Amino acid sequence: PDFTKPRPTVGNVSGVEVGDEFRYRVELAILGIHRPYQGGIDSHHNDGAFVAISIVASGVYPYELSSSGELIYTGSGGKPADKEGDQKLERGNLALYNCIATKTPVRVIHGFKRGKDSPSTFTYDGLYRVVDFWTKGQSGSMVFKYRLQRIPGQPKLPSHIVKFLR
Amino acid sequence: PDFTKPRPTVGNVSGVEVGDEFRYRVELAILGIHRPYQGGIDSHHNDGAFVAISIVASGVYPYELSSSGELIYTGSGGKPADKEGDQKLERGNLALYNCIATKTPVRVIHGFKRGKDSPSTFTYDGLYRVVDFWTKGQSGSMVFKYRLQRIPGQPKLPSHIVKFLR
DNA sequence: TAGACGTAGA
DNA sequence: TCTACGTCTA
Repeated sequence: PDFTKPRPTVGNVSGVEVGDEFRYRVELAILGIHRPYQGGIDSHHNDGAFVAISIVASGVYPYELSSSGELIYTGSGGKPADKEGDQKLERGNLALYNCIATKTPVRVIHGFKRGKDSPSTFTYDGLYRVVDFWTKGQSGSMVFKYRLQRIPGQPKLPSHIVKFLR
Repeated sequence: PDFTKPRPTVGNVSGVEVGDEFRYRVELAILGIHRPYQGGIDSHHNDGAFVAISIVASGVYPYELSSSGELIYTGSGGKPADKEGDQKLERGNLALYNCIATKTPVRVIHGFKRGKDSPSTFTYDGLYRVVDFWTKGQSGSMVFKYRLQRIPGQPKLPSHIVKFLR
């Protein structure tokens, strides 16, 4: 296999199962689970459409995950904490938006710490569908919000992981 | 050996020889050759003195290397190209300065590209002594300059590497 | 060429 | 808490 440059993949990555845990972002990149080294949204042109294929939620931006499998994810850019301007519907944000109309499944990875001084790890949470999109905040600090719904029929995440999700 | 957290080492690192080449900065960090993932100056408190133990010269900041083994290295911070303020004599800059009085040997690593589209690699150049220090530029864009002299008796760097140094 | 939910050490 | 001569893809 070519580990030097993984192909952008829609859907599950061969050999990677729900609950698989990794220590570094670069591992996700090497395996093609999520290629950006820092970015939260991986995207590519798939069949003529520019879509997102995976996202990482590690708490840098606020997000919400409910036990029903609903995930509210915040768009990229604009640095909400710093209020450095509005987010723009481009790059990853646009790609994730385009997943709604194209019904493209998105891999979701959670980054979290098991304990206060533990290092971050990244856990594969499975495939989600982007079902809704809206903006939040006033002009000058506007961010995008995406509602994702976990696709049914996948293994559940271990409860000890859900417990630690921020 | 403990690969998880290399001890700060003054002088040569066991098993690493002049001319050894590496692909990624993280390799230098793992082996304890140069621990910072991005920073150009590695420092630590050695025997009561805060000193530098290694530097990376990869061309982000200007530097000069002469065939006589003299290296002019630019301090860190202030982002000279952007002129974002004066460099400060703190952190790595201070540590490198303290090497003059303490005569602490400093490991030098060169980062360069073999070809235009080749990836950067990092080559261990051996031990240098910091022999001089001055400032350059007007207030508001002032940077530090360090003159280092290669310690005699070490293997020469391959000429094909010297050729590519920027 | 610029952006990005990284990493580790001071 | 902040910095840092990284590293990749779009």
